[in-house]
Amino acid sequence: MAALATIYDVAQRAKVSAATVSRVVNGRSSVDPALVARVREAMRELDYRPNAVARNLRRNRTSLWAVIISDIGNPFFTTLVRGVEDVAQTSGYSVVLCNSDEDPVKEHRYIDAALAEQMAGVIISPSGRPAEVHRLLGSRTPVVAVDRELAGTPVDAVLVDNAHGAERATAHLVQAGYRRIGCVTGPRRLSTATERLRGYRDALAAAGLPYEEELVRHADFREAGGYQAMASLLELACPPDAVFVANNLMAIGAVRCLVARGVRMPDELGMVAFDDIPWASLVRPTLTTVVQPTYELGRAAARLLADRLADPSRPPSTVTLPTELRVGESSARAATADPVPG
Amino acid sequence: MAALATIYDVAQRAKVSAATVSRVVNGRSSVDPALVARVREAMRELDYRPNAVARNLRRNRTSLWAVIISDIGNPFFTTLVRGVEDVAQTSGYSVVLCNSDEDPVKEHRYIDAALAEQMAGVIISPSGRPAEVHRLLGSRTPVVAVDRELAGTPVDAVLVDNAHGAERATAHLVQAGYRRIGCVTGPRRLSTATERLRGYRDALAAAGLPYEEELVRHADFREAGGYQAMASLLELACPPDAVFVANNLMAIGAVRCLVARGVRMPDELGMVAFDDIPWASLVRPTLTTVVQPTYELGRAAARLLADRLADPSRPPSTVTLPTELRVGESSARAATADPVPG
DNA sequence: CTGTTAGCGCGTTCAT
DNA sequence: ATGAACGCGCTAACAG
Repeated sequence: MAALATIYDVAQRAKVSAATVSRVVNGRSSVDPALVARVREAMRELDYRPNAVARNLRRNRTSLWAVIISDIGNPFFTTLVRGVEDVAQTSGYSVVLCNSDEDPVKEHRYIDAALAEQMAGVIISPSGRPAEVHRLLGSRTPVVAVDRELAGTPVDAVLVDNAHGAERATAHLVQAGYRRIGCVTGPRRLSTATERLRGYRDALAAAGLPYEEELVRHADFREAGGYQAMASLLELACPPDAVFVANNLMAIGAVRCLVARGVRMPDELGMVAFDDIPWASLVRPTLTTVVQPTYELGRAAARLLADRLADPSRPPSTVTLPTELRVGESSARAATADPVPG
Repeated sequence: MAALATIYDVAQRAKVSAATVSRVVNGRSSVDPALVARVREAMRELDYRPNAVARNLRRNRTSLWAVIISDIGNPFFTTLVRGVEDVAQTSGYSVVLCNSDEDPVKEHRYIDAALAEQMAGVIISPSGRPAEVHRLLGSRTPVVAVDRELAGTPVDAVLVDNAHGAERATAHLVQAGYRRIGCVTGPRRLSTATERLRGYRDALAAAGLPYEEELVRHADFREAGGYQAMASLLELACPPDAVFVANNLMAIGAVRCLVARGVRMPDELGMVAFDDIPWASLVRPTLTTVVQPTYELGRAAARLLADRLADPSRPPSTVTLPTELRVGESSARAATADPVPG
């Protein structure tokens, strides 16, 4: 295979100027149909492929979206990415995925790359410090935050009703007859962690139950953290009789911990998780979960980004999607002292 | 924030030439320490960030690796990507992830993008047609195939001992006392599907059991396919008493099918799967699986790519990593007519 | 060791 | 409707 053909090679072969080839390639203005045909023919013959790098340099922008997610091992994010991709395709953009792994250093590096490569836009689940997103905004790179809120930062965002979902989850445990309900939530810097904790608190308050610090754990939103937090709750002098776990991977860790210690669900301990994993239905007992519209979150984020690219002056907007409580076996206590039927 | 500073802005401020700034930025040759200091100072003051697009154009290459995987919903691939990333970082490359979704059209599009953006190299789990990889090779873009073989294509590759792993898996079922063993494998165009099927055949032959076409299904390596294939096997006049399922997602689908129909593992049906999912240990009964060194596969692929970039004339090499049989409960038949203890 | 010059491939004026 | 000329920001030659 010969070296890559340039626009000049095509122009020469079609006996037109490079400008005309450029116009044909980009479908610009009106070019004589006969010339169009000649140019297309020459392009085919030379297997011409426009050099995107040169084009990007000239245009000062690319047709690439960076999607920076915080945990590629979490099905929540991979499903979300699918939603982004599907919309991006139809809008003429390509998606490049970056896994920050909840590591601020990696996040910083990927934002460097997005800036240096002049990415057209960025969809990000922020690690928690708004400074990183400000770097993007400062360079006039459109940004959409997903999953997590960035307080005080004027940026498009797509979220779910975290507090409300958590409240319903906790209220459901109360209804099922549990009375000493613990909570395993995420890092304090993440809005998903604090909002879900807030919902948990609100539900307790509404039920007239006390909020006890010793029943709350801040873990890392990962499996190992969920395992440890659960273990630590079980070691309490007076352990909880149920837990609300604020994300999917930690719930898996918590379940693993219960299995390891022989604690039976839902009788000895009830559980509700926020978000699930694709194969949750195979785990016994099946988990009661707050279901998120994950794929739709991705689509909504992509639409927001496309809209902003089309009109950069648009004021930032936040889209909040609803969650849904899906009741499984993990919160169905057999013998309940509660007057309200489960 | 002002518009992005260019190398000339820095040069002007530091009272040197643009070439000197370039040398400082790239750590090239020896520059007078005093000038280096002035340049660095100016860069800081102007918040200078090199324009990667311009650099790429000049150098005719980028420092980006495209990793094109065939199913972002499969933990196998996401774990593999982690391995790639970790090596890429240390080699000074950034990874952009592309999800072809086992769709030749998407794969084609991503290869277009990799070519157009002049990516430094590509790591790909090929959809099965060598033509796509040839496009890359033809443009002198270094390529490493992972997971799947590309017969007749001279390309670096990282694989596992598929046939051997499948053979051991099947032999294990025979040992456990199963006598009518079915197989759910993947699409015929993928080497992983055919190699694992071969291992299954070999094991049957070694055990003196007949190979029966009606016990073999070619599905799509996804959950739905596994479900359907399992359902179809169960509908046989004389259904199998065990199955070897050739990938993780299809195994999940198969298990789901068994649950739906009330078929009990391992007594009514034994199962061994090739590859697992991170949460397999929570599924009851636990699955017997052929474990792959997934993360290592990614690391090996990245090292191969880095090596080739360092020395493009190196002949293509294939790295084959070993698998390991991890025995779970799904293949432990209670009452066996077999003389060999399980 | 440093500066000057040229051009990577393309899109975009401005003429015609 | 078409083409000539310029420059996006950077780095590789070459001079000095």
